[in-house]
Amino acid sequence: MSKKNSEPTPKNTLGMDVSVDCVVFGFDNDTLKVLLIEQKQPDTVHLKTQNAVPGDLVLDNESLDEAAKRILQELTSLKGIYLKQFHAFGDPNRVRGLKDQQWLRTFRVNPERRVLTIGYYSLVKLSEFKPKAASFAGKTYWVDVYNIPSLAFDHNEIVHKALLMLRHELMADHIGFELLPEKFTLSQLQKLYEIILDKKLDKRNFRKNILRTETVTALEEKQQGVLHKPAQLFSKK
Amino acid sequence: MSKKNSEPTPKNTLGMDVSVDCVVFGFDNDTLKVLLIEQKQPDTVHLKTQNAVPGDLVLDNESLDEAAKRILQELTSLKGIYLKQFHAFGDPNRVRGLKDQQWLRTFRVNPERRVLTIGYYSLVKLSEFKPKAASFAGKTYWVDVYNIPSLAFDHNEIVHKALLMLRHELMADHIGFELLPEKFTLSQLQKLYEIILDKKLDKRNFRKNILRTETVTALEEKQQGVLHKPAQLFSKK
DNA sequence: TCAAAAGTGTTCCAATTACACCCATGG
DNA sequence: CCATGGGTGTAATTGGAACACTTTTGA
Repeated sequence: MSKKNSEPTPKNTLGMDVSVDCVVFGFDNDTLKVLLIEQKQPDTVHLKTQNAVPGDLVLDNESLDEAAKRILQELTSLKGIYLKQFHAFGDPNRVRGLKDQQWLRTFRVNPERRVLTIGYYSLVKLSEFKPKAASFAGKTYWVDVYNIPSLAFDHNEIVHKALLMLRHELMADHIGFELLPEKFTLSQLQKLYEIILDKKLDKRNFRKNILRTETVTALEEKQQGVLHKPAQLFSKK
Repeated sequence: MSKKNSEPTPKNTLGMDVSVDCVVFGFDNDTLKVLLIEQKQPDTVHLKTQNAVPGDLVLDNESLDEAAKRILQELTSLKGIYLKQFHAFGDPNRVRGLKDQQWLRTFRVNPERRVLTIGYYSLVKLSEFKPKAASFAGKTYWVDVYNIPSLAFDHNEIVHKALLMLRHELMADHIGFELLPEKFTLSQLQKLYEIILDKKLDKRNFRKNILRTETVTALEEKQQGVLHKPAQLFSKK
């Protein structure tokens, strides 16, 4: 717009790096968690470690969905995990912060190259999740989604937007059980909804609603070993 | 996944081209239209012309939203047009069709480079739309969204997904008036909804609903020069 | 006076909300 | 027998769906 045509328009002849970042949600019966990684460290020098959402460059011949699946499978051995693309983040300066420069210079073939990222979010059953060493990550850990530390790049914004999208989809498609074990009680499910939506729900109304949607089905089985009336167990239909 | 580590993982060291494609919707009181362009032609040889949705590579230092805005402004001089990012299309073979190879070899600095595109859709008031010559396009024209010819690349899929997203957002956010002139009647608005949603609506219920949402406001003005009872005019609130 | 679209209300049913007590179990 | 969470119903309100006739204008 502001360029005069004395200079040719700056076509992006260098290309861009394209990455996929996965906001992995997990639920521990009390808090909604997001999986963070420590950015991997060079073997030689020591960088100030930063936290980030797991992500990696998209490989040649790999679709975006495949890249997201790969990233998830490098972190755990789970299959069939819920994954959804939710937004592309393409600010030209999104990796230009001082805090991110050294890491890029260490790990990227072309550290000056612009990086576009496609955001996915993913729902995993925390009970079954066993972290694995991933090529792109150091240690991994879970943090409360309502208490996220300062992250690398624009990852705080990415997590925030993922949460908004998750709320939307929870209401529309009732995908909550993806975050719970195979067998769960309606109280667990309700608590999950309350924490994701960040508001209290009425027990009787919640049950009526969930049962009407027919996304879950009652098992012929009850909770065991609890110090109160054991609850009916449900699983996804 | 299937790679053994005898070969290094094929990192995308070439980078990708990143483009933005805009599905521009317009409404002519009868049909919902999509703006297509003829792919631009080289001055020398003559290619079989293909149709496509307007789009262009994202420039250096340009965000995705800015690129989408620029593409739209190169096609028309309208400002303040409704624009929304809706999906990233990243299949590694999305531009590998035979039909697209010659065009890429003619117009791209790196025709072999993988191209990722970010899909936007846009709502314009057809009444105010005056096409302009755009750097990336030959002729432009409008076609019925329910009768789209075969397009370049994966643009048929892009248009289809844009329509699904538009339907969603029309119901949720009542953005329909973005496709109508400043002043419109409720019958026009209803017809627009019917065509986008592809189903008939009840007149009385439609009016009750729209007025309850308070997204439109009645003007002190009526239709003129119609051969029936003139309708109340409305504008967006 | 006719044709054409504008405009308007009511009834019925389904969904949403608010609300409080008894029950089954383990310790 | 007590503490803990599990489990249940009803009434009031609100929103959605179905449905048909009268009005205003220009020709």
